[in-house]
Amino acid sequence: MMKNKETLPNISADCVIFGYEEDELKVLIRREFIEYQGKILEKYKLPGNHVRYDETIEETASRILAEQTGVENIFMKQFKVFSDLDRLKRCEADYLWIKRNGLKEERVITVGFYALIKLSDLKSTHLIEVAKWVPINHVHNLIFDHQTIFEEALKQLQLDIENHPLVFELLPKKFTLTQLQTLYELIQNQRFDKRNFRRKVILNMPYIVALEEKQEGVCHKPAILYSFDKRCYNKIKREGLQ
Amino acid sequence: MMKNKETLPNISADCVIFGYEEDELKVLIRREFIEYQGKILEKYKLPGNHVRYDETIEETASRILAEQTGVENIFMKQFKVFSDLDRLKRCEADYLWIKRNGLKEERVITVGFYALIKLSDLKSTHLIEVAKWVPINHVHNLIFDHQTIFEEALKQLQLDIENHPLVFELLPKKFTLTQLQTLYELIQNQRFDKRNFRRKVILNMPYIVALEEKQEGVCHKPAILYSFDKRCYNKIKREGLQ
DNA sequence: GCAAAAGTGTTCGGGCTACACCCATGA
DNA sequence: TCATGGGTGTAGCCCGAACACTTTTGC
Repeated sequence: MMKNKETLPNISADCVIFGYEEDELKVLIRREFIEYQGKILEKYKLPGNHVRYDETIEETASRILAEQTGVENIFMKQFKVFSDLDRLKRCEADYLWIKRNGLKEERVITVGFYALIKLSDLKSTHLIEVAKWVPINHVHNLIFDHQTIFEEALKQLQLDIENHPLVFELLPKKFTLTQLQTLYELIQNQRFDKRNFRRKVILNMPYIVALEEKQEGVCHKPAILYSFDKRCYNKIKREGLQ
Repeated sequence: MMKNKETLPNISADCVIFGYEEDELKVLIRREFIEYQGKILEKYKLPGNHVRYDETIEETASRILAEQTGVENIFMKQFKVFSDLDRLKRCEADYLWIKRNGLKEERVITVGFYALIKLSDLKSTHLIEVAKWVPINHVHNLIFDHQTIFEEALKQLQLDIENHPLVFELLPKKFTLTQLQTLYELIQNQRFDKRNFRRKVILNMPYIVALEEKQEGVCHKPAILYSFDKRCYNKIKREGLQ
């Protein structure tokens, strides 16, 4: 949160980082201890930072993502600018806290990004202690306007998922069709018929290719593993199906 | 373009204003004369301005729209932030010109908005002399990164039009189904079958209501006029069709 | 052998596409 | 009366929705 001569005074980026794990869609939030009226409040915020003079806003977001997760080249997309005059002052405790922590400018306009990460790739050693993956239904009362930013990010993800191959940014490299279906169901918040879902995958998504490999160590019929063929996807996107 | 103490130093808004007129989709651009190497160049830019300390970025955009068109409450949407380090320096002539005209900060990050206006409502007296409505196919070589901003705006409009009743922001209050179809065709850059188009309107868009009124003064069978019932649209959006 | 999830076909109805002619008006 | 765009119906196909049982594994 600290600013210095190297950052633009009025602009920041905030990241809503989504991950998929244990059949849940989760978001990364950071704990902060806020002193207010003699008490210590535990609050959570989205990872964010100010924009440096020598970087684009996308580079700011990449930097935040790398700092938080230890992973580079994470998928991300800017989705909205938040510029309410009172966005840092909605709650007095939050405002006093940030002011004590080096806020020099009253006006900070922030660019919201959402990012998608394969939690399977994440080495837990990289996870910073104060950061926490929380199921999307359990994200409440974030600091400043971060609750709004989070909700808008989720809305945008729900829209974008329809037309872009975003699920593969969240799934491990090898996944089962049930994992794929569950992820769609979580994001779109609705259930699908298993047989219809699989038919659609086979007919319309030939870029989801079956591997010669199966699940191991499960106490039921092991599922075939699939992977996403990006080259094939791009070809179909350019030339259409058939 | 001038900045002063009342504006944030590094943030601006730029507006891509679309209008529909004479069966063409047009954009408002402003002429600027740029002196470079002893010559006067005629260049065009998108209307834009810096953000004031006492306004949100949306209010900045509204202010730009009102200044340019004389109309308030125009539909608009922010669609992307442009923050390339060299966005003002892509062309030397542009950069020297803006520097002479009071650029104090090298870094200006801009928020792109697109706006939709009913040209039928526009009193021509309000149109500023240097502003010009140009068919989208004739927009070329805008100043700075404005060509990119324009192209991204058009892409976003093409996406948004599928799920939102945006065409009615461009059409006059009373319109014919042919006008409606032509506008869709222009924006999506494809042709539709007249009978199928009309059937779809009648079945799926009951919020497009026929008036008791017809075209006048045309030398062919006069078309029935329709209008958009926003109340009905909202109801259907909430409760679904039927 | 039992619990648990994987995997697999068919039927039906609604929606999309393709397509050609008559009508009302102004000049 | 002619030129111009307005307005209308049908048939075939494809796609999405609904629905239940057998298979394979670990324990």
